[in-house]
Amino acid sequence: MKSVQVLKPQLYSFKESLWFLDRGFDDCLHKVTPNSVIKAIRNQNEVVLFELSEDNQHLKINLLNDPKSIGIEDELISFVTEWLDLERDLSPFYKLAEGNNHIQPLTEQYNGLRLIGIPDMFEAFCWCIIGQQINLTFAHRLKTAMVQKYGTYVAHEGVKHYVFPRPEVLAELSIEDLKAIQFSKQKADYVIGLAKIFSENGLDIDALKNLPNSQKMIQELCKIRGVGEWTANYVLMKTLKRMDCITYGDAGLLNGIKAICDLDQKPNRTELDEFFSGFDGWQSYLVFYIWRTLV
DNA sequence: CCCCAGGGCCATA
DNA sequence: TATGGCCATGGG
Repeated sequence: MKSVQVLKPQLYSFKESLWFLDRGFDDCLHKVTPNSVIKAIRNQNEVVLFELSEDNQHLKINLLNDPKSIGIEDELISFVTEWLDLERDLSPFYKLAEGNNHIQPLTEQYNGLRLIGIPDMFEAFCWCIIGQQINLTFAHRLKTAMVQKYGTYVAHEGVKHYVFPRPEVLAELSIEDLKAIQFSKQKADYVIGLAKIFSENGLDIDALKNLPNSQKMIQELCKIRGVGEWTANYVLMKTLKRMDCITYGDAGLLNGIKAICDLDQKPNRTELDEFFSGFDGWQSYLVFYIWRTLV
Protein backbone atom coordinates (compact mmCIF):
# COMPACT_ATOMS: atom_id res chain seq x y z
CA MET A 1 0.00 0.00 0.00
CA LYS A 2 1.37 3.34 -1.03
CA SER A 3 1.62 6.02 1.58
CA VAL A 4 2.75 9.64 1.57
CA GLN A 5 2.80 12.31 4.22
CA VAL A 6 2.59 16.04 4.58
CA LEU A 7 4.15 18.13 7.33
CA LYS A 8 1.45 19.70 9.48
CA PRO A 9 1.65 23.50 9.51
CA GLN A 10 1.67 25.67 12.60
CA LEU A 11 -1.76 26.51 14.00
CA TYR A 12 -3.43 23.42 12.66
CA SER A 13 -5.74 20.91 14.30
CA PHE A 14 -6.59 17.72 12.44
CA LYS A 15 -9.23 17.03 15.07
CA GLU A 16 -10.99 20.24 14.07
CA SER A 17 -10.88 19.17 10.42
CA LEU A 18 -12.47 15.87 11.38
CA TRP A 19 -15.08 17.56 13.52
CA PHE A 20 -16.14 19.85 10.72
CA LEU A 21 -16.19 17.06 8.14
CA ASP A 22 -18.54 15.14 10.42
CA ARG A 23 -20.66 17.82 12.15
CA GLY A 24 -23.47 15.41 12.82
CA PHE A 25 -24.36 15.22 9.14
CA ASP A 26 -23.94 12.12 7.06
CA ASP A 27 -21.93 13.40 4.11
CA CYS A 28 -21.93 10.98 1.22
CA LEU A 29 -18.53 12.09 -0.17
CA HIS A 30 -16.33 11.11 2.76
CA LYS A 31 -16.42 8.88 5.80
CA VAL A 32 -15.10 10.11 9.12
CA THR A 33 -13.74 7.59 11.63
CA PRO A 34 -12.58 8.51 15.15
CA ASN A 35 -9.05 9.22 13.91
CA SER A 36 -9.21 9.51 10.16
CA VAL A 37 -11.24 10.41 7.14
CA ILE A 38 -11.66 8.25 4.05
CA LYS A 39 -12.38 9.90 0.74
CA ALA A 40 -12.51 9.05 -2.94
CA ILE A 41 -11.43 11.55 -5.57
CA ARG A 42 -11.30 11.45 -9.31
CA ASN A 43 -7.86 11.58 -10.90
CA GLN A 44 -7.72 11.49 -14.67
CA ASN A 45 -10.11 8.67 -15.51
CA GLU A 46 -9.95 6.68 -12.34
CA VAL A 47 -11.19 6.94 -8.81
CA VAL A 48 -8.56 7.07 -6.10
CA LEU A 49 -9.43 6.13 -2.53
CA PHE A 50 -7.34 7.29 0.41
CA GLU A 51 -7.43 7.47 4.17
CA LEU A 52 -6.07 10.53 5.93
CA SER A 53 -4.79 10.37 9.50
CA GLU A 54 -2.14 12.08 11.60
CA ASP A 55 0.87 11.47 13.76
CA ASN A 56 2.72 14.05 15.83
CA GLN A 57 4.13 16.05 12.96
CA HIS A 58 2.48 14.79 9.80
CA LEU A 59 -0.73 14.10 8.01
CA LYS A 60 -0.51 10.61 6.57
CA ILE A 61 -2.21 9.70 3.32
CA ASN A 62 -2.68 5.97 2.77
CA LEU A 63 -3.88 4.76 -0.61
CA LEU A 64 -6.65 2.22 -0.19
CA ASN A 65 -6.85 1.10 -3.80
CA ASP A 66 -4.42 0.64 -6.64
CA PRO A 67 -4.67 3.47 -9.18
CA LYS A 68 -2.72 3.14 -12.39
CA SER A 69 -1.84 6.77 -12.96
CA ILE A 70 1.70 7.79 -12.26
CA GLY A 71 2.44 10.71 -10.00
CA ILE A 72 -0.60 9.93 -7.91
CA GLU A 73 1.32 10.70 -4.70
CA ASP A 74 1.88 14.29 -5.74
CA GLU A 75 -1.75 14.62 -6.76
CA LEU A 76 -2.89 13.41 -3.37
CA ILE A 77 -0.59 15.75 -1.48
CA SER A 78 -1.77 18.61 -3.61
CA PHE A 79 -5.43 17.69 -3.13
CA VAL A 80 -5.18 17.39 0.65
CA THR A 81 -3.20 20.61 0.93
CA GLU A 82 -5.85 22.52 -0.98
CA TRP A 83 -8.81 20.73 0.59
CA LEU A 84 -7.70 21.47 4.15
CA ASP A 85 -6.06 24.83 3.37
CA LEU A 86 -2.73 23.73 4.85
CA GLU A 87 -0.56 26.38 3.22
CA ARG A 88 -2.19 29.41 4.78
CA ASP A 89 -0.54 31.31 7.62
CA LEU A 90 -3.33 31.76 10.16
CA SER A 91 -1.41 33.98 12.54
CA PRO A 92 -2.64 37.29 11.06
CA PHE A 93 -6.23 36.13 11.56
CA TYR A 94 -5.57 35.16 15.15
CA LYS A 95 -3.87 38.49 15.77
CA LEU A 96 -6.94 40.34 14.49
CA ALA A 97 -9.11 38.28 16.81
CA GLU A 98 -7.04 39.16 19.87
CA GLY A 99 -8.97 41.38 22.23
CA ASN A 100 -12.25 40.99 20.33
CA ASN A 101 -14.77 39.83 22.92
CA HIS A 102 -16.89 37.96 20.43
CA ILE A 103 -14.23 36.45 18.23
CA GLN A 104 -11.20 35.68 20.37
CA PRO A 105 -13.15 32.95 22.20
CA LEU A 106 -13.70 31.26 18.84
CA THR A 107 -10.04 31.22 17.83
CA GLU A 108 -9.21 29.82 21.26
CA GLN A 109 -11.93 27.21 21.38
CA TYR A 110 -11.43 26.08 17.77
CA ASN A 111 -7.71 26.72 17.63
CA GLY A 112 -6.18 25.33 14.46
CA LEU A 113 -9.45 25.06 12.55
CA ARG A 114 -8.86 25.63 8.86
CA LEU A 115 -11.37 26.33 6.13
CA ILE A 116 -12.34 23.11 4.42
CA GLY A 117 -12.70 23.61 0.70
CA ILE A 118 -14.59 22.04 -2.16
CA PRO A 119 -11.88 21.91 -4.85
CA ASP A 120 -14.34 20.88 -7.56
CA MET A 121 -16.25 24.03 -8.54
CA PHE A 122 -19.10 22.13 -10.18
CA GLU A 123 -19.65 20.18 -7.00
CA ALA A 124 -19.58 23.39 -4.97
CA PHE A 125 -22.21 25.03 -7.17
CA CYS A 126 -24.46 21.97 -7.01
CA TRP A 127 -24.16 21.79 -3.25
CA CYS A 128 -25.20 25.45 -3.04
CA ILE A 129 -28.24 24.94 -5.25
CA ILE A 130 -29.26 21.91 -3.24
CA GLY A 131 -28.79 23.72 0.07
CA GLN A 132 -30.72 26.83 -0.87
CA GLN A 133 -33.63 27.46 1.49
CA ILE A 134 -33.89 23.98 3.00
CA ASN A 135 -32.46 22.59 6.20
CA LEU A 136 -29.07 20.91 6.03
CA THR A 137 -30.39 17.51 6.99
CA PHE A 138 -32.69 17.46 4.01
CA ALA A 139 -29.99 19.00 1.81
CA HIS A 140 -27.64 16.13 2.62
CA ARG A 141 -30.43 13.68 1.83
CA LEU A 142 -30.90 15.24 -1.62
CA LYS A 143 -27.17 15.27 -2.30
CA THR A 144 -26.81 11.64 -1.24
CA ALA A 145 -29.67 10.56 -3.47
CA MET A 146 -28.12 12.33 -6.45
CA VAL A 147 -24.60 11.06 -5.79
CA GLN A 148 -25.73 7.47 -5.31
CA LYS A 149 -27.84 7.55 -8.44
CA TYR A 150 -25.51 9.41 -10.82
CA GLY A 151 -22.05 9.31 -9.25
CA THR A 152 -19.44 6.59 -9.48
CA TYR A 153 -17.78 4.73 -6.65
CA VAL A 154 -15.04 2.39 -5.59
CA ALA A 155 -15.82 -0.38 -3.13
CA HIS A 156 -13.49 -1.00 -0.21
CA GLU A 157 -14.16 -3.60 2.46
CA GLY A 158 -17.77 -3.81 1.38
CA VAL A 159 -18.36 -0.05 1.54
CA LYS A 160 -19.02 2.12 -1.50
CA HIS A 161 -17.05 5.38 -1.66
CA TYR A 162 -18.59 7.82 -4.10
CA VAL A 163 -17.26 10.70 -6.14
CA PHE A 164 -19.55 13.48 -7.28
CA PRO A 165 -21.29 12.97 -10.65
CA ARG A 166 -19.63 14.49 -13.70
CA PRO A 167 -21.39 17.45 -15.27
CA GLU A 168 -21.63 15.46 -18.52
CA VAL A 169 -23.88 12.97 -16.76
CA LEU A 170 -26.14 15.50 -15.03
CA ALA A 171 -26.38 17.60 -18.19
CA GLU A 172 -28.33 14.78 -19.86
CA LEU A 173 -30.99 14.58 -17.15
CA SER A 174 -34.51 15.91 -17.34
CA ILE A 175 -36.15 17.92 -14.60
CA GLU A 176 -38.38 14.93 -13.95
CA ASP A 177 -35.35 12.73 -13.25
CA LEU A 178 -34.34 14.95 -10.36
CA LYS A 179 -37.88 15.55 -9.15
CA ALA A 180 -38.03 11.79 -8.70
CA ILE A 181 -35.39 12.14 -5.97
CA GLN A 182 -37.23 15.00 -4.26
CA PHE A 183 -35.61 17.98 -5.97
CA SER A 184 -37.93 20.92 -6.52
CA LYS A 185 -38.30 21.76 -10.19
CA GLN A 186 -36.30 24.95 -9.59
CA LYS A 187 -33.37 23.09 -8.04
CA ALA A 188 -33.54 20.52 -10.82
CA ASP A 189 -33.57 23.25 -13.43
CA TYR A 190 -30.61 25.11 -11.88
CA VAL A 191 -28.48 21.99 -11.42
CA ILE A 192 -29.05 20.78 -14.98
CA GLY A 193 -28.27 24.26 -16.29
CA LEU A 194 -25.01 24.33 -14.36
CA ALA A 195 -24.18 20.84 -15.58
CA LYS A 196 -24.61 22.02 -19.16
CA ILE A 197 -22.40 25.03 -18.58
CA PHE A 198 -19.64 22.90 -17.06
CA SER A 199 -19.89 20.10 -19.59
CA GLU A 200 -19.61 22.61 -22.42
CA ASN A 201 -16.78 24.58 -20.81
CA GLY A 202 -19.13 27.52 -20.61
CA LEU A 203 -17.39 28.97 -17.59
CA ASP A 204 -13.80 30.11 -18.01
CA ILE A 205 -12.38 29.50 -14.55
CA ASP A 206 -8.95 30.87 -15.43
CA ALA A 207 -10.51 34.08 -16.67
CA LEU A 208 -12.52 34.21 -13.47
CA LYS A 209 -9.38 33.86 -11.38
CA ASN A 210 -7.77 36.69 -13.30
CA LEU A 211 -10.47 39.22 -12.46
CA PRO A 212 -9.08 42.00 -10.24
CA ASN A 213 -11.21 41.42 -7.16
CA SER A 214 -13.92 39.29 -5.57
CA GLN A 215 -16.66 41.78 -6.38
CA LYS A 216 -16.01 41.35 -10.10
CA MET A 217 -16.01 37.58 -9.67
CA ILE A 218 -19.32 37.68 -7.81
CA GLN A 219 -20.77 39.84 -10.55
CA GLU A 220 -19.69 37.29 -13.13
CA LEU A 221 -20.97 34.25 -11.25
CA CYS A 222 -24.34 35.86 -10.56
CA LYS A 223 -25.02 35.79 -14.29
CA ILE A 224 -25.53 32.05 -13.96
CA ARG A 225 -29.12 31.03 -13.43
CA GLY A 226 -29.67 29.88 -9.87
CA VAL A 227 -26.56 31.67 -8.61
CA GLY A 228 -27.10 34.69 -6.39
CA GLU A 229 -24.95 36.58 -3.93
CA TRP A 230 -24.92 33.84 -1.33
CA THR A 231 -23.93 31.08 -3.77
CA ALA A 232 -21.30 33.22 -5.49
CA ASN A 233 -19.62 34.05 -2.19
CA TYR A 234 -19.84 30.45 -1.04
CA VAL A 235 -18.21 29.09 -4.18
CA LEU A 236 -15.47 31.73 -4.22
CA MET A 237 -14.67 30.91 -0.62
CA LYS A 238 -14.78 27.13 -0.88
CA THR A 239 -13.32 26.58 -4.33
CA LEU A 240 -11.10 29.54 -5.20
CA LYS A 241 -10.22 30.21 -1.55
CA ARG A 242 -11.00 33.88 -1.84
CA MET A 243 -10.50 35.20 1.65
CA ASP A 244 -12.84 38.22 1.60
CA CYS A 245 -16.17 36.48 1.15
CA ILE A 246 -19.23 37.08 3.28
CA THR A 247 -22.17 34.77 2.56
CA TYR A 248 -24.82 37.46 2.80
CA GLY A 249 -28.22 36.08 3.61
CA ASP A 250 -26.77 32.88 5.05
CA ALA A 251 -29.25 31.67 7.64
CA GLY A 252 -26.60 29.83 9.64
CA LEU A 253 -24.21 32.77 9.64
CA LEU A 254 -26.88 35.20 10.78
CA ASN A 255 -28.10 32.92 13.53
CA GLY A 256 -24.54 32.26 14.64
CA ILE A 257 -23.76 35.96 14.96
CA LYS A 258 -27.09 36.54 16.69
CA ALA A 259 -26.11 33.99 19.32
CA ILE A 260 -22.50 35.13 19.68
CA CYS A 261 -23.44 38.80 20.08
CA ASP A 262 -26.58 37.98 22.08
CA LEU A 263 -28.82 39.95 19.71
CA ASP A 264 -32.61 39.97 19.89
CA GLN A 265 -32.92 39.35 16.17
CA LYS A 266 -30.75 38.40 13.25
CA PRO A 267 -28.35 41.16 12.17
CA ASN A 268 -29.24 43.24 9.13
CA ARG A 269 -26.76 43.91 6.37
CA THR A 270 -25.25 46.97 8.01
CA GLU A 271 -24.79 45.15 11.30
CA LEU A 272 -23.29 42.23 9.41
CA ASP A 273 -20.72 44.46 7.71
CA GLU A 274 -19.99 46.02 11.07
CA PHE A 275 -19.35 42.59 12.58
CA PHE A 276 -16.83 41.87 9.83
CA SER A 277 -15.16 45.27 9.93
CA GLY A 278 -11.55 45.00 10.97
CA PHE A 279 -11.26 41.54 9.40
CA ASP A 280 -10.43 42.59 5.87
CA GLY A 281 -8.88 39.69 4.03
CA TRP A 282 -10.13 37.22 6.63
CA GLN A 283 -13.89 37.49 6.22
CA SER A 284 -14.10 33.99 4.79
CA TYR A 285 -12.32 32.54 7.79
CA LEU A 286 -14.56 34.45 10.16
CA VAL A 287 -17.62 33.04 8.35
CA PHE A 288 -16.15 29.56 8.68
CA TYR A 289 -15.49 29.98 12.40
CA ILE A 290 -19.07 31.19 12.88
CA TRP A 291 -20.31 28.07 11.10
CA ARG A 292 -18.18 26.06 13.50
CA THR A 293 -20.24 27.39 16.41
CA LEU A 294 -23.47 25.99 14.97
CA VAL A 295 -24.90 22.69 16.20
C1' DC B 1 -50.89 24.44 12.48
C1' DC B 2 -47.21 27.60 12.43
C1' DC B 3 -42.43 29.10 11.02
C1' DC B 4 -37.97 28.49 9.42
C1' DA B 5 -34.13 26.06 6.92
C1' DG B 6 -26.28 27.72 4.90
C1' DG B 7 -31.72 31.52 -1.57
C1' DG B 8 -32.99 32.96 -5.86
C1' DC B 9 -36.27 33.80 -9.60
C1' DC B 10 -40.08 36.03 -11.34
C1' DA B 11 -44.23 38.94 -11.71
C1' DT B 12 -46.04 43.08 -10.41
C1' DA B 13 -46.24 48.23 -9.65
C1' DT C 1 -35.74 49.30 -7.22
C1' DA C 2 -38.64 47.19 -4.07
C1' DT C 3 -41.72 43.78 -2.50
C1' DG C 4 -44.12 39.36 -2.20
C1' DG C 5 -45.20 34.74 -3.86
C1' DC C 6 -43.26 30.54 -4.90
C1' DC C 7 -40.59 26.39 -4.50
C1' DA C 8 -40.59 21.03 -1.68
C1' DT C 9 -39.69 18.96 2.48
C1' DG C 10 -38.60 18.20 7.42
C1' DG C 11 -37.81 19.63 12.09
C1' DG C 12 -39.04 22.36 16.00
